[in-house]
Amino acid sequence: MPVARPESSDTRIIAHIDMDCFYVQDEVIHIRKYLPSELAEELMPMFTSLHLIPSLTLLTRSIFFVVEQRRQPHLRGFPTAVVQYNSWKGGGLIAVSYEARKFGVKRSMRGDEAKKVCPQIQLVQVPVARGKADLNNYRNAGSEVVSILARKGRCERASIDEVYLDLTDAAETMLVETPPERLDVIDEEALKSHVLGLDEDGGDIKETVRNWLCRSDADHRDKLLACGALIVAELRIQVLKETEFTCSAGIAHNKMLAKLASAMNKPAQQTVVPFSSVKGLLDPLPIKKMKQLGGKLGSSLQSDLGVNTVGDLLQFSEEKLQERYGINTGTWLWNIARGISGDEVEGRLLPKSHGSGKTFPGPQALKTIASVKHWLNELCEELSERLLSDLDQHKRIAHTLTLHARAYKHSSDSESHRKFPSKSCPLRYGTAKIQEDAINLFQAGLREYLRLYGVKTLESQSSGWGITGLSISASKIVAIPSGTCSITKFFQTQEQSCFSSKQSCSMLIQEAGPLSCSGTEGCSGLTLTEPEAQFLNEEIGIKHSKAHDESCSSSKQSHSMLIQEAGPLSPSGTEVFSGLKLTEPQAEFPNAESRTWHSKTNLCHQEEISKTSKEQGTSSVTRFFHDLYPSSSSSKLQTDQVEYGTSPLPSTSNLDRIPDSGVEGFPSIDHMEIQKSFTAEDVRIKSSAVPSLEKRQQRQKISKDKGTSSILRFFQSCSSSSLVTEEKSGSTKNTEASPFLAPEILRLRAGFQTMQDGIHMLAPVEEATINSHEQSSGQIEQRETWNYRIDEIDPSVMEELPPEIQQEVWAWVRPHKRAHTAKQGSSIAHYFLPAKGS
DNA sequence: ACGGTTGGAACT
DNA sequence: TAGTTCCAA
Repeated sequence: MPVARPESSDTRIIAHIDMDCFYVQDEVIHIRKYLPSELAEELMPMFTSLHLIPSLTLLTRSIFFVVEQRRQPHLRGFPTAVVQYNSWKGGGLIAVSYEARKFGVKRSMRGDEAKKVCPQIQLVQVPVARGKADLNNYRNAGSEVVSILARKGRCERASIDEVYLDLTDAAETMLVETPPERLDVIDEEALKSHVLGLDEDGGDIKETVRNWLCRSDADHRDKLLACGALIVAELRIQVLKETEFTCSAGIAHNKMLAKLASAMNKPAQQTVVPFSSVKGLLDPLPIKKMKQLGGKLGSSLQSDLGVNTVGDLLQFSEEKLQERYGINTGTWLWNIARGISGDEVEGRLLPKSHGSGKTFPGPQALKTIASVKHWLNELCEELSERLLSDLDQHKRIAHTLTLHARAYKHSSDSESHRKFPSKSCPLRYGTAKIQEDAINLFQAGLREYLRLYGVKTLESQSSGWGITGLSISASKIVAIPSGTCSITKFFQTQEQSCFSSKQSCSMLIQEAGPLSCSGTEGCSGLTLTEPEAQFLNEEIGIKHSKAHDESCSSSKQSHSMLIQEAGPLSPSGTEVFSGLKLTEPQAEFPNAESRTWHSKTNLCHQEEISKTSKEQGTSSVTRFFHDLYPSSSSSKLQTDQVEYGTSPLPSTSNLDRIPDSGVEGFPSIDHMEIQKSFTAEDVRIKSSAVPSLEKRQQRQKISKDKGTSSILRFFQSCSSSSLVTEEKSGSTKNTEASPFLAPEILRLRAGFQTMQDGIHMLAPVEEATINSHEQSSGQIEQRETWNYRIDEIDPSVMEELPPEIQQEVWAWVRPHKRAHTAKQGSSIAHYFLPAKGS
């Protein structure tokens, strides 16, 4: 419950922007991608105005249909809805166009019911991938909008289709520089604003609104609101122009009021809440309409206190409310009843977590471990893909993996429903690892579930239980600190991987018990168990822990910094959010670099990535793998393996390998992780100096350019003993001269020595504290300051690396060249693609 | 025995 | 912290 700011003199200007019928609209946009551009140009306005949303499969028919519509304009306003999984009773509606709503079509109807109520309704299906709904279209569409809205002020992405803006600064600036009263023309869209409390029944509404907007004798707050309304109108037009989405907005003095207002006039309209109208708005408002009060709390207010409208709340003292609902909620209730809310606009354009889930209602409930594994693998695959995408585009790493499930258990006696415990563990990157961990989490949960229930079970066959819902999610996503470099991140990842493996291992060994199919497989990605490797890990662990703590403790700060500092760093502030703009050198740079570490990538990684690359042509990570393994093994292989319970990773536990692995621990590092780290880093570095381009232009460029990368050149020069100081295309405004590695390596070597002498290892900070191992704090401080880049490594450093690594690096120096093949879309997409070649 | 999928956050 | 619960779109 957000803490309310006590003062009621809130002069902030907050906007809430809500995209109209978002899913429906996005189908329109979706279609646009597959239309010849000229035709799209001509048809899209009609699509938009009609809310007509032909799905891909209906495309041809719909084009004809639309042409018909053009000849008979009176047919416009076609009712439409989006459904998912239409096989059963026509699928569930998740979005309904405004036209269809007039027929009484409602969300959470089945497609068949909608047809009954409104026979002519057009039903469109949500895309399905991996047997589940795929919302990526909608996420991306939402991102498009956010990138536009974020131009005018602090922006918080509140959901897939909602945004809060803090326009206080923009409005104040405008009031000083170009107050509405001095404007010759007021934007038509702004004139269509609804201003609460303004009499709209009068003659010329627009004139009334114009007068209100331009009143020179207005309250200062109203003037600011007027500015906000103008800004928002402009933004909404911009959104429409650039994305063809319409949206509705509320402009008020706080989030709560703005949110309320945005819903008052839909679609494609905006509503202003002057301070003087707040009471009139709230008092008669049903309590359940308020955000946060739509659920149990609202019900409690109704049934326990007899509060049916917000106005009814006014009679209760703050103390009374606190006594009833606790100090926080009570205060909050007291405030919101008076229109007071200090809830701040957060300045966050990116989600804090990613999840992928599916329900298996009723008869579809999963009854075997094998089927659970299958679906978990699908879910994890999607999650992993999105995590890679996040890393690639935003340099963020998730740290926690959580599994949720819903289960039923029917047996002779009553209880048919029990809570399935959610389980979480540290997240390791790599699809196979996520899948492993997820399955282990599930089995730990299942064991607990059944144990608490008191059931003896057969191995993998259900004895009365069924899984009705599975979801896997990744959270604790933190941005990679910008000061760190690729090498650091490599070790960080190792540290993370190793650490998490240990943790999950111990946990799973303890808890998974007889149900565990894969046993200690959860550790199979664990590699740096060698003494020297461990030393490296722990060295880095110090830095890592520190960085982690910092970014955790000030996550808000770092977010806003990330966003706001993007200005100086990158020419367009929206870049941070809208995806990094890659330029030619970037496009191949990460690829080349990653080859170093990837030469021994195991099959499952190849498979995993090549699969992703089919769908994500714009990701540098996936592009790289696609380049490397254009004809790698089919995805079926891994799926089958997993389904039969065979891990794609070596089944031997790394714990077992410890004694005899020697330096060989090193080569089995997770190449995936390294590769990604580097890619993200490089993208960051390079992108910071690049002027923003149209996304489509970027993609074209990316696919074209295959030059020699700077890192590659560096290593080449290494091999010929000539040291190259790398110029970062002038973009890295990194001021501190980055030291070469030699000193660090010396320390590492010293570390090996020390370790071999049997002296205690340095442990990661938190552990060190707990265990109170002896350690030199001076040493720690030194190491914390490490900062270097992969391409600044002194060649002599190579000799310090374990032989296996050296071998890999040298092998990599000979670049694999691959014939360029343009990425092809699906056949249907290809068919509709403009023939204009580029 | 279901609206489904996703995300955020408070509380313990 | 991990896990649960609630809320919302």
